[in-house]
Amino acid sequence: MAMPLYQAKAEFFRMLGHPVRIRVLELLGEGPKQVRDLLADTGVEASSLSQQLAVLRRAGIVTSTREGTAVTYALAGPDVADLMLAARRILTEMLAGQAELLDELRETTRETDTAATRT
Amino acid sequence: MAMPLYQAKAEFFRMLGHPVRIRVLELLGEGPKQVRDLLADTGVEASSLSQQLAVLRRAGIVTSTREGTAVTYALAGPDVADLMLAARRILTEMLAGQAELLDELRETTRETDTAATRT
DNA sequence: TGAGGAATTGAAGAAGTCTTCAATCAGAGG
DNA sequence: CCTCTGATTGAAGACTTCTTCAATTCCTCA
Repeated sequence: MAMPLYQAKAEFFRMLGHPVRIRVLELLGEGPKQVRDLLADTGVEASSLSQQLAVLRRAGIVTSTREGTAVTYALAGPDVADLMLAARRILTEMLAGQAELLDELRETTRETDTAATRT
Repeated sequence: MAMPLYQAKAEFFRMLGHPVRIRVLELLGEGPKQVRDLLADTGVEASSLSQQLAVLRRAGIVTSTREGTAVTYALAGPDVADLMLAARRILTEMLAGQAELLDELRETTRETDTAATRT
């Protein structure tokens, strides 16, 4: 097993690095959902969604249960919901921070417009 | 600009999804570091490290300043350090959770060893 | 000015990930 | 049993990302 922690982390983040997977995790944050609902809410093609759900399942971050012909997905644990919250908070902060940075940049570049192509 | 938030998030996580980048961010969490130090601490090849640093720079999550012949990198803001802390905490929790799951699984599978190839 | 070290860049091939299509599985109901 | 619907799987091709090598930039010091 002996895998360095930073590699586990990298894999974990890579696992999160897809729009559909993020959306699904956020939707599941509201509570368990059937595949039909995820399909409707995300608007992606069925097989494409299934592929991404499989990725999440393999990562052990969601669970699926079948009830008759319908399959319900849920977050595997409370940690995952925490993670999604943390991610949202941090991302929003960071994007806000970047917006400010952009503003600053735009102001300061006026004087150096001609001189600096390198930033 | 109008990019959906979940896509921004996905890109952000994808940006984090590489062992060397994670390591660098964690090292920079301790404070600014020169490239020479990052090279020594990570043990990767110079040009490979540079490539990953470039990714982090493009994402605006680290900054670089040149002092003579040496280049120093630092986290672009306190949010990033927060993120790394959150990530460590969550990841450790999740891995712990998975270890427990694994234990449970091992116990419960004893009875069903022969029957179940599917998990 | 030129030799030399530190860091970055560019580009090519290998390796991995996404999307899509057809095929398959699992249950419900005629 | 057959077929229909919901969901999943497998596989091929397009597309990204990684690694590595050579080339380049930027600075220092003689």
